[in-house]
Amino acid sequence: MNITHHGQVIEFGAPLDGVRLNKLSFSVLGVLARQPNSGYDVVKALERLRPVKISQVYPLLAEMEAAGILRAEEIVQDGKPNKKIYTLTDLGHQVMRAWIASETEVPVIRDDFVSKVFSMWMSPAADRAALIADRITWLNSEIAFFEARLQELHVEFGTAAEDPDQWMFCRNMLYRRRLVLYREELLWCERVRAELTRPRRPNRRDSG
Amino acid sequence: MNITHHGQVIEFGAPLDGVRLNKLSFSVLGVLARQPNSGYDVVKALERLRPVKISQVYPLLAEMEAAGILRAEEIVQDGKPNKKIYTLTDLGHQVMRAWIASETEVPVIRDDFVSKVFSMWMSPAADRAALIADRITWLNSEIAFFEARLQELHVEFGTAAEDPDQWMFCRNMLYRRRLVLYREELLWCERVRAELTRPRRPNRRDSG
DNA sequence: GAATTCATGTAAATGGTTACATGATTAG
DNA sequence: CTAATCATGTAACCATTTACATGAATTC
Repeated sequence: MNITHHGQVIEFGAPLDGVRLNKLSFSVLGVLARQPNSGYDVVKALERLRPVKISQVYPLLAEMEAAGILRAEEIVQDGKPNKKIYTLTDLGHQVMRAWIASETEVPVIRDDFVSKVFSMWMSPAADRAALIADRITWLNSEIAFFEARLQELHVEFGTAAEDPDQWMFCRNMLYRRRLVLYREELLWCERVRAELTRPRRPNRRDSG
Repeated sequence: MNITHHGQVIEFGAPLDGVRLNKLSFSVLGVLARQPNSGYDVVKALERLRPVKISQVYPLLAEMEAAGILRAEEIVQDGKPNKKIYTLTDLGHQVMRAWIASETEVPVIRDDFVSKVFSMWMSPAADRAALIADRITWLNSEIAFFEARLQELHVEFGTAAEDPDQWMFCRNMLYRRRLVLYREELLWCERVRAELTRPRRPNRRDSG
């Protein structure tokens, strides 16, 4: 009768019992809501949004199909393995809308870089500089990637990317979000770099 | 002879065999490098940087002590349970410096809010607005929190927070990082909100 | 009186990655 | 000739959370 989701219970009129939907489920359903797809292609679509290993997705899809959230259709191919195309059912759409309306948990961000910055005072100055320099390189490559994707989006979809009722709008907003956040972190990195190299009274670690 | 860390191997001269240090280990060591502490207090110190449950930390500390990375001292207390204070050994310091100098993995950010924005085109306009409004509220509270912490840091440590050889500098930089990123996301939210409410040609979903 | 704090730990369950198995096609 | 792509899946392992156990002192 309901779907439990991390303690909170999402209620439905439809008959489905004790299906446990984890956070990943909703990302997978979010991809399939845009366009019916195979498990393999769902993982590719999630590459930048929510990286996941294919081995985790297959059992999830099977469970959601059994629960009536997804419908599967087997496509026979030659030269390639057959594939299963999954589509959201009406219940699947209900589940998604209920999830979006539910309380959003605070994000938990585990960034190795941030953990290293936390402890970089212990390292020699050269290692600190390298840590920041590598991040700057990575940020620049990410910015270039998402700038290109944003361009493609506008070329491919035009004004549809400005309509909140279409998924292109969401992609548009999330690309922009990445870009503004990455650019801001880049500025922060430059500032840290400046503070690291600012002349100070010499001490034990500043030998080079 | 070495420590394996997610495939890559960090080499040492010291004799320690096959100790598996996961990413969490380095966050824990990072806290203990600043000041010797109990497991309980380490978890509190990591609350905002890298949230972790205490039950995961106790076995980790025991392993690292057995490996010679940490040294433990039992403190007898009355009225309260006894506690163990852990301190980094020389090897522990070596391990940390080697980790900071090693390749940094790209961050994996799993943010429920971002996943919801990805699929909000499926939801009614009111739910979309609420999603963004709640994020704005949360961001404002985070900004207030870190502004206060940054103030405290400067009052408590003064110019030490500008010296890259001291841990206060790292805390200073990471507070600033949070603030600039949160403020930028706030601006992004305001922009999304504007785009969501911008008048458009009416269609099936725009009934209220 | 109930919940929270202090403080350590174990056991069970869930989330996520790595390794294995299969097999044709294509790109380097 | 090796690796990657397409495509699905299972089994084993590691990472993380939740639940349980203990118990005094303090706060609501």
